[in-house]
Amino acid sequence: MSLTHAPAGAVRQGSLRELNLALVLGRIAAAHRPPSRADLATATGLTRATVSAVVEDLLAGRLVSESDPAPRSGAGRPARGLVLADQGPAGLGLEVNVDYLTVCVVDLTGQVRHRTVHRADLRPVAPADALAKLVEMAGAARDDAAGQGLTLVGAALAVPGLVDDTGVVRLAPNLGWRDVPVPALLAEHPPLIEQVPGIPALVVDNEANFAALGELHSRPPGPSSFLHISGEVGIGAGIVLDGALFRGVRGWSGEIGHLPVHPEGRPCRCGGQGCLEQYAGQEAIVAAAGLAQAELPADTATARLAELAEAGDADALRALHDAGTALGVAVASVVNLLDLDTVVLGGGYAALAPWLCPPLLAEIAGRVLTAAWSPVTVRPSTLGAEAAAVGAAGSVARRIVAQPAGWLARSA
Amino acid sequence: MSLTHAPAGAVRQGSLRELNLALVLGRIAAAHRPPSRADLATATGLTRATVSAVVEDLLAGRLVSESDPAPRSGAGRPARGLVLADQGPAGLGLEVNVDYLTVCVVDLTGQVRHRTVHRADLRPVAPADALAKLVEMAGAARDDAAGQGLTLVGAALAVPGLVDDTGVVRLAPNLGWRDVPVPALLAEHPPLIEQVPGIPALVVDNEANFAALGELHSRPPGPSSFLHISGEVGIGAGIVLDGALFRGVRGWSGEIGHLPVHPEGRPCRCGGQGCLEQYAGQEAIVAAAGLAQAELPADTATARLAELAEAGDADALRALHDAGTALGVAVASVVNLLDLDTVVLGGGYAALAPWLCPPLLAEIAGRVLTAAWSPVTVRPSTLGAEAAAVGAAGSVARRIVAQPAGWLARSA
DNA sequence: GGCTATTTGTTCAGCCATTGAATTATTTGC
DNA sequence: GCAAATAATTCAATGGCTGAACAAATAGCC
Repeated sequence: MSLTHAPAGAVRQGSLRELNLALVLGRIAAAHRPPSRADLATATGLTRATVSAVVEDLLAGRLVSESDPAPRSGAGRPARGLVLADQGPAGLGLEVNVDYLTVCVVDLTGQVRHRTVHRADLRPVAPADALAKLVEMAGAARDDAAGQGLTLVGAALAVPGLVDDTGVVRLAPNLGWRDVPVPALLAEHPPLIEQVPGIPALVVDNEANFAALGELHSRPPGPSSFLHISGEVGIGAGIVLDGALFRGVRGWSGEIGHLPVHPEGRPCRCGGQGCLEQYAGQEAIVAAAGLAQAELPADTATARLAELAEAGDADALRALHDAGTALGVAVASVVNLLDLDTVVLGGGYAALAPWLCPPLLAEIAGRVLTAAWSPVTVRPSTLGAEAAAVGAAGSVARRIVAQPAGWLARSA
Repeated sequence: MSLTHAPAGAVRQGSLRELNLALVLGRIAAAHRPPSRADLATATGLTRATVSAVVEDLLAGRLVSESDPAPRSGAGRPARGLVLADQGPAGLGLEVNVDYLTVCVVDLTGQVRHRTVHRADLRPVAPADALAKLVEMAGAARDDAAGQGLTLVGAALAVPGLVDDTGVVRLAPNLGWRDVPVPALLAEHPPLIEQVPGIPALVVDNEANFAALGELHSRPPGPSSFLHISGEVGIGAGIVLDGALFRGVRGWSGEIGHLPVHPEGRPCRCGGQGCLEQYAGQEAIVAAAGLAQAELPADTATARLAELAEAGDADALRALHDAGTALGVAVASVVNLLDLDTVVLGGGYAALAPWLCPPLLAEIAGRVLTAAWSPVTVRPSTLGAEAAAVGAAGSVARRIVAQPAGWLARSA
């Protein structure tokens, strides 16, 4: 029932071409097999003549290329398949997290063309120094990408915290950051990307949001509306509705970790009581499993839990069951509210999914009003640990696909 | 950060005019004072020449008219102000609820031009008979509207229950409806509206959704993202994001009444435990206030509660405080999840807002992570009891404003 | 009271992108 | 080797926007 939203501004003569460029390129990106110009014409409703003209622009701008193995169909002149170019514009993804820095490059097709991970405890490091290290890594990534024929057109930085709409990190509790003006700090370094009209040079956002975007664009394509839960020290969620990330009025949506699951329960450091994080957060699970709150690095804690559960350790199994139940109460709220039919467990939860899912599904079945008509699917994320960085880089690449006119104007 | 969404389909030559018609008409609708053609040109970015041509089409189609008191500005040729026409297309709103039937007509400007309410206990009435009565009322409404120069171009029916995307009422528990094929039943009656390309003849949806739409389009215009809670026997919510209703994957979003606020609490008729409805539903409040579960009609129960609270009755005050607290836990979940900054209390809650708000706000302050940076506003709805019918009729009228091309093609 | 500055709204030639039909290109099947 | 079939391009026609010039109507000023 969604109304076809018109573009916000005026529709001038040239917008027509812009919109059709985006339409055709989007179809090429979404297709399962390389479509021909004729396929695109029937799919979009445009004339073959128009599609040819549009495709010519896209080819000239190196956004698409003709696939070598022409898709055979039967009699007639063979079609020339069109695919997204694996050379040309690409996105730079950056991530600062508690115990690592990541940089990666993703091309238009969504492939990861470069990745670097630097493991270190970032908590004692000053934000400016962490970002300087990240810029150093990004420089190497840019050079590597250039060698592969890729041009970086935008950067996206994922952080584990709240980011306002100017890119300032207001609060990243587990990192110890507060009011860090990331764009200003990065502006002191020489630019690594080529500015393209319509593509922001830098986007800063929550890691959970970018991880959800990564999931959205992963192959094979999944549903266009889902909830992606990142279980780390904190618990964040990315909400994808109709193929777009929902960021909320101020960009602070998805704070699922502070949904009250036991309103009179344990106090939370957020000031509330009985927040989900106190029952299904990494620290809570580790403590409930009887593991000493030893200096267990964050990234090995989940691995250790999975090991114990695999071995049948009763404490670990009970801890995971209780966490799954708490998670189920929160997820039931979300599903009742938003009527989503897919929940993706990401971050540390991905590896623990076999033990979290059964209690989680039980809660959903008992608490979701519409569960009888519309079953809810819960599955682990297909992406690895650095999903946020890949999602961030991918979001830049997708933006080129969604708005190719700016890039084409540049390269003309 | 929302990407400018391109129209879904192909952008042909004529789409350009369609889009600009919608753009200009939308500006006229959103303006505070009647804008001139020159105002529209600067606001939209179109040329004055284009705006003139577009406005000429709109005037010819009777969608706008020139306002008599020309807005004076200073030196120069006086501008001619443009306003939405109060004659021409209008929307028909219908509502079936537990104890009344309503029909109303809303014009392009959002004004209610006709309204009829028929009070009766609908629970023992067969769906087909209830709808027949509604059609009878709608016939009178159509005649009245025609006398005022209005043409009905679409109908929208609000029901207190779950509706699937074909318009079948899957479940309306308080009404006793189950799998009622409303479109098929209404198709047996002679058509009351004039079919217009692009405007659906009949839309069936949840009352909470339509009530939220009514709030969205009420004057003066409020925020474009908010949560609208309808507190009746059941508790429903309409979620408005960026000026559009969010309906969920299957259209079953907003079931806030079944958010678990005490996961191990009272059993609910939905099969779950500790649902909000068991603590803040009308029946729960009435019972907690010590009012005999006498045959108190639904629509007088809230009035009686407000009376008692006004008089300082301790039991009523405590009942409302507890309900507000439960509501606050649920709302805190929603706000943490969606980062909304406005909550509207509608339906029976509107009259009880003075007593519900304080505990509700206290819970939000304590449980919402971002409360410190972004205060959440809670206010009662400005619309009356039949908000859903008005919202339904208004949604039809808004659709004409959003897609004027269909109407213009007809009247040409 | 008449002149000028100012703003609104319209007219018109030019231009850009899409259209639709005709044309060319390239293969399969008989 | 020819007909049928499918893909892609060419080209005159068309619709709608642009930009600049022009007409209309008022306030302010001497």
